[in-house]
Amino acid sequence: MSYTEDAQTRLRRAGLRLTTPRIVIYEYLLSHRTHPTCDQIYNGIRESNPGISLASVYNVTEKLADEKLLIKIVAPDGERHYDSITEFHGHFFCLACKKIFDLNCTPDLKMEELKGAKTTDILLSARGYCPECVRKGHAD
Amino acid sequence: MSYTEDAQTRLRRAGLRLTTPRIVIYEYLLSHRTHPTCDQIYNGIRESNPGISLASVYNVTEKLADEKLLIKIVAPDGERHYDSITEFHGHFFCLACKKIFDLNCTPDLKMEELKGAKTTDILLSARGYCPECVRKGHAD
DNA sequence: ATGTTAGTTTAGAATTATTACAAATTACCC
DNA sequence: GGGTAATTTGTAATAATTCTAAACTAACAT
Repeated sequence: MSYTEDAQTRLRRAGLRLTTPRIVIYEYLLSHRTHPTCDQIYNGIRESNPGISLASVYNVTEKLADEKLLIKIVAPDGERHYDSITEFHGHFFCLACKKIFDLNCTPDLKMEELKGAKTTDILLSARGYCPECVRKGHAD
Repeated sequence: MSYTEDAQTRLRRAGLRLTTPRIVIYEYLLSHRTHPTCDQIYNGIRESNPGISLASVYNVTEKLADEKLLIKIVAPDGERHYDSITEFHGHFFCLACKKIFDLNCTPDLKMEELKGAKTTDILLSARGYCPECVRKGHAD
């Protein structure tokens, strides 16, 4: 019977101090699987927590990513997004509706040329038009 | 007997006007497989072509990428790099020496969840420590 | 409970990368 | 060679992220 831990439990287990910005931002990311940017997180928590600064969103997300509680994903256009699902998966970025979709794929790097390298993380991003946007004729 | 076309031929074939910035920048990218950023290209051509502006490097690389003469690759830290090899391949970014290595892999997106989507391009980036840096003890 | 302290947050300034703009220039077609 | 639309240039503007120093606070020890 598995039980999804809440933000506070996860933070505590990672040995992090429980501060309001960390709890609020992490809870936001755990409950919104939209892969938001720092700015989007900031705007998403603003009404309920006007005291949390944008700088803290940057600080907290970076810290949580360092501690592997989040992953940072970089879109093909360079925007940085955060995701609370830390197991490897790819992402599909729709050029029309701008939504980001998870891809349940496993990467095969074929690193024969780089024998002996030590890989820390992998980013797999595809870009294009999602099925709904294709249907609506938004693909070109 | 295949013969690698020069920058001018490729530009002409793509229907682009032959301008000095385009020729110089494209030649630079064809002969330097270091995956440079716009700023690195600008500094690389500066001595020989002091008249070419940084704005032109941005304009030209974007235009050539639109015309599929180059690909734009986004590093896991968000930096934008350009590569004159346009066939799909992945990249490995060494965290220690900052070099970028090509990976001859093919992606397998497993897009069952996104049946009907139209994919325009794929970015596969791994991060870690290259064999030489591992050997030198730069990995952590 | 209270004090101490190191870690964290805040607001704003600074930095950096990229884009926008308008004037000057230039490649290409005739 | 001349006309014209595309391109380049230099600079200004924008946007995203990082830096900084002062204020605050969670966690621990008392």
